[in-house]
This record gives sequence, structure tokens and C-alpha cells, in this order.
Amino acid sequence: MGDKYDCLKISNQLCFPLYACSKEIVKRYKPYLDPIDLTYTQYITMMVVWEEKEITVKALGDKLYLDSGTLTPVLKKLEQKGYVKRSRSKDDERNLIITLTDEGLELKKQACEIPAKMGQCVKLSPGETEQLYSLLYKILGCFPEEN
Amino acid sequence: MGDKYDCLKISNQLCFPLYACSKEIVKRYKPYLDPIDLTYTQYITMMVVWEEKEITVKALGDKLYLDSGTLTPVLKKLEQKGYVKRSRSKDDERNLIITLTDEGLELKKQACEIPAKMGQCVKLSPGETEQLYSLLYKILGCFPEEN
DNA sequence: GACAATTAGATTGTGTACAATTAAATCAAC
DNA sequence: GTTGATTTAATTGTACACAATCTAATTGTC
Repeated sequence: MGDKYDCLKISNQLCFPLYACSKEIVKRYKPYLDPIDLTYTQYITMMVVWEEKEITVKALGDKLYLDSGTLTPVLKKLEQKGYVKRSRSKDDERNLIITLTDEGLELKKQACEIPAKMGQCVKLSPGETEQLYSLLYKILGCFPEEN
Repeated sequence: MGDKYDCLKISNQLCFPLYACSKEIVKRYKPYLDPIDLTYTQYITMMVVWEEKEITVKALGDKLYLDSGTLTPVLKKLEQKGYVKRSRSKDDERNLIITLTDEGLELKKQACEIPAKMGQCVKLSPGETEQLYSLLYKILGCFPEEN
């Protein structure tokens, strides 16, 4: 055991469990997100809009690590569903401002059970959860906030 | 501070850094994968094929947490590039067997520098890396291997 | 051995992700 | 104040990712 190709074994990669875990957890959101007709990407986008009430696409992209190629269609969908409004900034016409609508605020009430329900699906102790959380942010911290 | 909606803050989610971290790391593979003309999904698929030499699509999907809807086009692409062969099992015609070709084996030599290069991009100590690795597999362990 | 149930892949449709390019607005230098 | 550079979104093209459905092959039951 231990040949020069061991480094290429899938079980020796750190990236793989990260990738697989992320996908599996996102998948487990579906049963909770379906009733409020949101996808995972739409959900995390709404989370930021719920917090900020008003934010540019640029700032949203920085927070979510997503670019306009991803966000533009997501935001158009959310506007179409009536949860946000899209309008150009008066100060700087290049900026598109995303604003929470009344329906968007209403949705927040229905969403607020979701985090607790999802928490049960990850079988880690509070200490382990904290550890994982801080390791992940340590990695993210090394990356430029945006592209 | 600490209202009833704190649970919906993006910074209080465990899923989000997991999702963001996974994407950011996959993105950082690109400069190393471009020269050998593989995408990340094609790369992890080849990793398993390099280890197994011969494997069914089903088993591949179990290992990679991917379904046939994702794997079918990926494997056709890899076949087209000449790295794998796709053929039905004689024993059970339902099974599609993926076999490593000589070109596929050749590619392994070029790929073997990648893990070390990527390792430098994640700024964690060996202990922290080990910790993260085991926490992620702990979560994955709770999930059924497949869908 | 016929037939229902199961299993493995393929296909289709929707929704991300991201690189690369484009277009419009603003900024910076002079 | 005009022009070149920068910034912000949108667009386009490629490649996943997965749910749902379909088809063909196999298995289990009697």
C-alpha cells in the first residue's frame, strides 16, 4: 500500500466530501422549500434580502459568492413570484437595487421554521457544528470575497 | 439583538459556508484541470475509474453521489475524449461497464501533480484538515449512499 | 414459464454555476 | 470637458445536477 498515485484516490481528497456534503444537504432542503415554492439558491438569496431589505446585485453577489450570470435569472424569477422588486439606482444607473416586497416579507414568516427542521438532519453535536462552521469560514476567509 | 428571525440570517446557517466553500474550491481546480482538458466532475469521475479500472455506472454513482442523469453525459464525454470505454455487461445487460483505456491511464500521470498543488490553496493545518475531513464524512455517513 | 415487481441507464425539463463577452454608466487624467 | 479605463449588469454558451419519466433487462412468485 501507498504507491505514488495514492494522492489521486478519491478518499484522500478534501474537496470531495465537501462537494458531496454540500450537494446532499442542499438536496435535503427540497422537501421544506417545495411548499414555499423556492429553490435553494432562491432561498439563500431571499435570506440576504430579508436581512437587508434593500441591496444591490453586486453586494448580493459578494455575500453569496455568486456572479451576475447566476443572480440575474434567479432575481428575475423572484421578481416574477412577487417577492422582490428590481429597479435601477437613481445615484448610479449601473446599480440594480433589489427591494423586499410585502409578499416577500410575508414569506419570511413561513420560512422561519426551516432552519430548525434542517438542523435535525445534520447529526453533529453543537460543538462539532461549531468546529465545522469555523473551519469552513477559515477556508472562505482565504478566498477573495468575489470574482 | 436576537429576534425570532435570527435563525434565518445567512451567517447563522451551516449549509451556506459548506455550499460556498465547495463552489470556491471547485472553481480553484480550473487552472489545473484546463491543461488536461477535464472539468471537475470529469476529474472526480476519472479518479474513481483510475482506482477501479472497471466499474458500473451504478457503482460510480454510489461513490460520487451522482445519478445517471448527471453521469450519462459526463461518461459519454469522457468516452469521446478517449479516456474510458462504455460497454454493456455480458452477465446483466442492464449494467453499463466503464473501463479505463490506455489514454485514460496515460492521463493519470499528468493528473498526479494536481492534489499537491490544490493542497496549497487550502490554508489549514494538517490537524485542521483532518478535523474537517472527518466532520464531513460524519455528516455524509448519516446519509444513504444513494438516491 | 407467465407476469408483477424491481433494477439500471437514458432522456427530458428546469435551474443553477461560471467563463467570456457586451453594453451602458461613471470615473479619472489630462 | 473629452477620452480612456473601470465598474455593473446582462447575455451567451457550456456543463453540471437532479426530479420525473421511460425503456429494457432481470428477478421473484406462484
